[in-house]
Amino acid sequence: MSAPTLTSSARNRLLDVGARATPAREHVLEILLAATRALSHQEIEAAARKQGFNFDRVTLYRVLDWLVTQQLAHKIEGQDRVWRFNAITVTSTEHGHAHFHCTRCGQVFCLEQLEPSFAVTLPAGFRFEKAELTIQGICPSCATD
Amino acid sequence: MSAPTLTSSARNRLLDVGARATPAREHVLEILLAATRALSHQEIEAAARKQGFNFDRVTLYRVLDWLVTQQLAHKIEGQDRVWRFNAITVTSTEHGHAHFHCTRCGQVFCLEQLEPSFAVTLPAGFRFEKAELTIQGICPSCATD
DNA sequence: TATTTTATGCAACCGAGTTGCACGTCGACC
DNA sequence: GGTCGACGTGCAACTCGGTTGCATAAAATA
Ligand SMILES: [Mn+2]
Ligand SMILES: [Mn+2]
Ligand SMILES: [Zn+2]
Ligand SMILES: [Zn+2]
Repeated sequence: MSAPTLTSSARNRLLDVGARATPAREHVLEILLAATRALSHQEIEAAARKQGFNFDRVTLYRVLDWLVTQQLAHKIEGQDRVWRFNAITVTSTEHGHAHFHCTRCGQVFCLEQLEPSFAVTLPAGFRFEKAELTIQGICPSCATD
Repeated sequence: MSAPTLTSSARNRLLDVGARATPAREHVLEILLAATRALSHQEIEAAARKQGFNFDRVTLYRVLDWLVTQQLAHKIEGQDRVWRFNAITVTSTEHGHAHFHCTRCGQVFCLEQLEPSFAVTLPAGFRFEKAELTIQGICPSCATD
């Protein structure tokens, strides 16, 4: 049960966690691994349909939740009340959860490379668990229009 | 049309922006001003009902939106797909939008005092607009239980 | 007062996510 | 291989936060 590497396929990642590699799980994880940004439920559904794989909405929600509990994906909440998911790779496992939300097209990008260093001193009595930093702005493809 | 100060009443703030000071607006703004944290639609509705003032859900949504456009309140999105609002005071107008979300009771606190200084270098092509920093953890009242 | 503007109430709607339950499928065990 | 239990999937109905359209009420303006 070695840690999944960047090169391991969706199927191998699933087997690595000692779980059933069902078609739904494989397809979803593949889509997430291929994506360059965090994908919403709708985007994942569309991507799956485009490659001829179709399944129920609910199944997708359950697969995504399951991937999160297995630490194969992580889930972020956007400004638009929509959850987005991206696959966790060795380089992203411990990232500082900095995300970029394009205010024009709504796409969400994970900013894995930059470790967000923020200086926050909480008022007395507050116990820190984790921080989430979201940058809003215009994404490259929207900026060139 | 002077800038509203910390001591001005809800009514005065409304008149300051040259708007109708309707009962709904007054009550909602009063509730927001009295709160020590950001309030959800439900919390505001409950607070209003408790002081004998009742109105339609939709009216509340519209009043809150209006307060935001008038820069009398600001709106934040929590991890629970719920919007929360708090009154803008002179000290909070230009705050850096740092918020604390209690993972146990769900309450959201504005961390006005601390200017969240984060060093983020966006990848090429991304245009910065604003940053939002949310700290998750346990709030004082939950921590003592 | 009459006219126009703006706020409120009500009902129906929307979209993301959830729940319950029946059915299918897989793996384990005999 | 056949039987069983565990688990994954599909379907329908539901929840919940938030919106929209439209009729009515209440201010502002004249
Ligand atoms: Mn991420
Ligand atoms: Mn705030
Ligand atoms: Zn964009
Ligand atoms: Zn708490």
